[in-house]
Amino acid sequence: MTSQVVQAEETVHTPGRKRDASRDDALRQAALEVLAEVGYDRLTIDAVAARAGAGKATCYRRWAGKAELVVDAVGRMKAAPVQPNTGTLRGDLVELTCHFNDVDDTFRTDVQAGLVSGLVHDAKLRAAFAELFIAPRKAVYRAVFDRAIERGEIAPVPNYELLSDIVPSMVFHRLILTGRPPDPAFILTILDQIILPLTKPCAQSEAAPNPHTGHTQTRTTSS
Amino acid sequence: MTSQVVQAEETVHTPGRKRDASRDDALRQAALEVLAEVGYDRLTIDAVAARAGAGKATCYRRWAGKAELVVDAVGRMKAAPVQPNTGTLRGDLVELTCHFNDVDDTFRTDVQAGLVSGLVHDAKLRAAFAELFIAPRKAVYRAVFDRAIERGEIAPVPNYELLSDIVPSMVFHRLILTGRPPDPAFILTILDQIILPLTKPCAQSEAAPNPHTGHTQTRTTSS
DNA sequence: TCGTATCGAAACTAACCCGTTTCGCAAAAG
DNA sequence: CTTTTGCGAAACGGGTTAGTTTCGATACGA
Repeated sequence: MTSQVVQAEETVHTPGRKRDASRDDALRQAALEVLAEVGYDRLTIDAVAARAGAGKATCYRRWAGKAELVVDAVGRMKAAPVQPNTGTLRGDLVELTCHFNDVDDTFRTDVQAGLVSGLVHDAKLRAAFAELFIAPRKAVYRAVFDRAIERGEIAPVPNYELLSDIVPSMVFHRLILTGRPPDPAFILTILDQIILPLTKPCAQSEAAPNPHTGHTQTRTTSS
Repeated sequence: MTSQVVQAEETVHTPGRKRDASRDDALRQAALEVLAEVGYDRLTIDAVAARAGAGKATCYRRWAGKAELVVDAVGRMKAAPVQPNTGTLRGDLVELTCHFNDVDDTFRTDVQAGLVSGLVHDAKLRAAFAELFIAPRKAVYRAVFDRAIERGEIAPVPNYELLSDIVPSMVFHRLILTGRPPDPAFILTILDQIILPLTKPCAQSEAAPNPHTGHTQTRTTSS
């Protein structure tokens, strides 16, 4: 799993000019920009190389093709880590949710939207996306909920995974279907009318018998 | 707004062979099938015409291009109307939600997924999609909630629009990001752990003052 | 019967993109 | 200096697509 780009392991004699590391970054950055502007399907290597002021050969010397380049570029586009600690669950959630939904980072939003056209077809891209955007989010959400539980602010939440998927899902849905980017008002509405009410003990699922499948719903199979 | 395809208004003398109306349907159906299989971006007029057993000229005589054909085809793909009346809110919601999320209509699901790659770029397509998939859903959800309120089963729900967007958003999110199609277990989990708990009076939003924007959240600006 | 418009099929132009290759130059190592 | 590799730029061959046009056959009206 730690396998990186194939690099000559042995430090054999390496004659010739060294690779310019700045070209890697320029190409990755250009890839992200083109991705944000035209989307994955319409992204071309020519466009990326041209924007980076590089030749296509330079690009193909580093990545096998479009998919590898984009996955690498997106994979390194790490967001600034967050560990909100406002003292209240709501405060933490507001900070967290606005952060993870890129309310003030339109570039990340555009990259995300641009990736969509590729996600449907490319399982590799889907995996990279999930690992980059979904996994870290889930971990931080869990920490925030756990802290609120420790404080005694809320009762234990068995389905924090489900809860932490609500906002991203609805923001994503709105972005794709209406073109409207994430905005704080929308996010706060979801937090105050959905997420926070669900943390109150009286709203906890009463594990009602399921007349459709015949068994009781207990665990969630969220993404 | 009622303007249809440009058709000779005057019933002038029309010599020559009449257009075969069956070709329209064949092309629209073929377009939907190709759309479901390869997605909007990779859909080509050649493929559609070939599948319909028609010539490209026949297609271009009817629609100006890919966008017009797909919008028309999708726009006519009406789902069977539903008016669930099981006597309980949960029963109605289960029927409704499974129906609108195409749990047993994989073709509609595939069309929906295929459209995604085009939605990001094409506002026209986005509008058609919203009108076809979102608007009818919203209306039926409203009716179901209203009926439950009349029965006295739940207290008035001010935010049924928001509630009716939760399941589709999460199903959509999961479909795009993990490739997993809608399944009843996932939908029932959302219903029982999110939607239904939120209809209980104690879970209603207490209209908390909003420290972020400074005003109170009252209305939702959902899609 | 004659003119016209449709049909499916195929050819065609023009554009685009991918991945490779070539070219002239720059840099690093021997 | 020579060799080897990286660099930007450009060109190339092969493939795909859009949209148009042509062709022979067919259907409809006058």
